[in-house]
Amino acid sequence: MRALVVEDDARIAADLERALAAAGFLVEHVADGESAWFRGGTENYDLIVLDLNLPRLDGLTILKRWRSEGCESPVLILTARGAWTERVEGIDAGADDYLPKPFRMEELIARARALVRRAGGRGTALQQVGRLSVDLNRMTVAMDGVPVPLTPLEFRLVSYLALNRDRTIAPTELLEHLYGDDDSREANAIEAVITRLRRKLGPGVIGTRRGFGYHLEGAAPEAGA
Amino acid sequence: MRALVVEDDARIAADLERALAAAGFLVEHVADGESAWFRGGTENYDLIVLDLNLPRLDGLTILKRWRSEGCESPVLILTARGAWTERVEGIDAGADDYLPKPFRMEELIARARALVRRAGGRGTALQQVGRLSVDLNRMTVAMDGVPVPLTPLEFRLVSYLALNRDRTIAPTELLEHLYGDDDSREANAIEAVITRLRRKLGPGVIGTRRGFGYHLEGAAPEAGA
DNA sequence: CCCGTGCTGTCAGCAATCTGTCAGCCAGGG
DNA sequence: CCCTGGCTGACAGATTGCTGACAGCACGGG
Repeated sequence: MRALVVEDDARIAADLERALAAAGFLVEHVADGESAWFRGGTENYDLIVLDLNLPRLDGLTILKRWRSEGCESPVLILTARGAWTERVEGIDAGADDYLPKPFRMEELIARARALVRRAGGRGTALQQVGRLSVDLNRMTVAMDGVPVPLTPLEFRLVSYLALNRDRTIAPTELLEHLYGDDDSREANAIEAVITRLRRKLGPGVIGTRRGFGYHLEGAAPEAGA
Repeated sequence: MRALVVEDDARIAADLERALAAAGFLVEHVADGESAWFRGGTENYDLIVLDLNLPRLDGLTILKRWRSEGCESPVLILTARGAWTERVEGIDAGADDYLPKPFRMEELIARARALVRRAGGRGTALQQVGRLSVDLNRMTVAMDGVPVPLTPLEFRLVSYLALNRDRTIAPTELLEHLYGDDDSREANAIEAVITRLRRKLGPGVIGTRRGFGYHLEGAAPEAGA
């Protein structure tokens, strides 16, 4: 899961980064409105945390621009306490949730996770796909109820597949969502992780559509499998 | 265990702090309603002791706001003797227990402990996890019934793990619950305590999920063991 | 008031694990 | 039958966690 944090207060930003990272997100951070607009419009995020008070360019404006540009990432806005109107405007502008400042990190994480799941059209933290189950809160994976130990990277990969079970995911997309802008990696890195995952999960779990990408077996797109 | 004391009477506050600290809590203290609201809404506490008579902002109001913001920490309110209505209102507002003033410290401690345990979904003061048992009242720990002497910090760490046995706890979370806002410590401090604990408890008690965190062996999340 | 003791954080070196790359192999499609 | 894309085992650098040693600090005794 790739997340963008748009926040100018360095301390809050650091806290956000730490908490989201601990929750399994790959976090990127920008501090001013212009970079935010650019990044959000250019890259694909699974979640954007947006502070409304920003230097250079107002948060609401950015959000509207993103939406008009076709950016569909779920956006969680941070509003000033009691700024009622801001919330309404935020929702109008296309925010998916809001959280008044100050807030508890725990709560932000909970909402962030909920947003990501909802964006995938799925509500629960426990994702079931065929014999495979992925617990996004505990960050555990099991086959037929038997726990399978995964490394952080492997876990991020399966959970991404689980949350997007109805599509076939191109390797380039995985690259992007697992590593962010750090494009210093070959596409082959994904293949390596897939191999290791298959070894741990057994056959018949992760399918390949030659030329397109990967998907979880037992979900929709068996079409050309 | 991290506790917040909201109390304006300096003398009572000092007593509370001392007693709770002696009972193994990491105590933070605020004296007026506004700071209380802020702290409680921002930080994660395992227990909040809330006096209802407060300057600047009434205790009940604060409690209601916390609850509406999604704060789920157990709250123990201190009411004036015989203030019947206050108790009812308190429970309505989301308090978990109340104690009429004046009270004996022993009783407060007992109730505080009970609240913390209940919040973890566990009723008993004696936590059993595998060969390990943690007595939250006596603040003692035993392996196979044999007492193991622990330092205060070590005890706080194991009891936190015991009360959250069904999850894997990230080092950052431990940092937060063992030291509060005092973030002047390196993540390595946790590793040091873990090492010392393992030396005392023996192997096979505290497990590591590399990249995720720590957990007690013999509990649920073996997935990454 | 000084000293000793125990507690705890930091540091530095070590060990284990993770992960990206490479090179060769395999399989499917045309 | 060849070619391309994908798979895989081996290797090496990078990360992460572990541990022993040391030092600062608080506390209690004399």
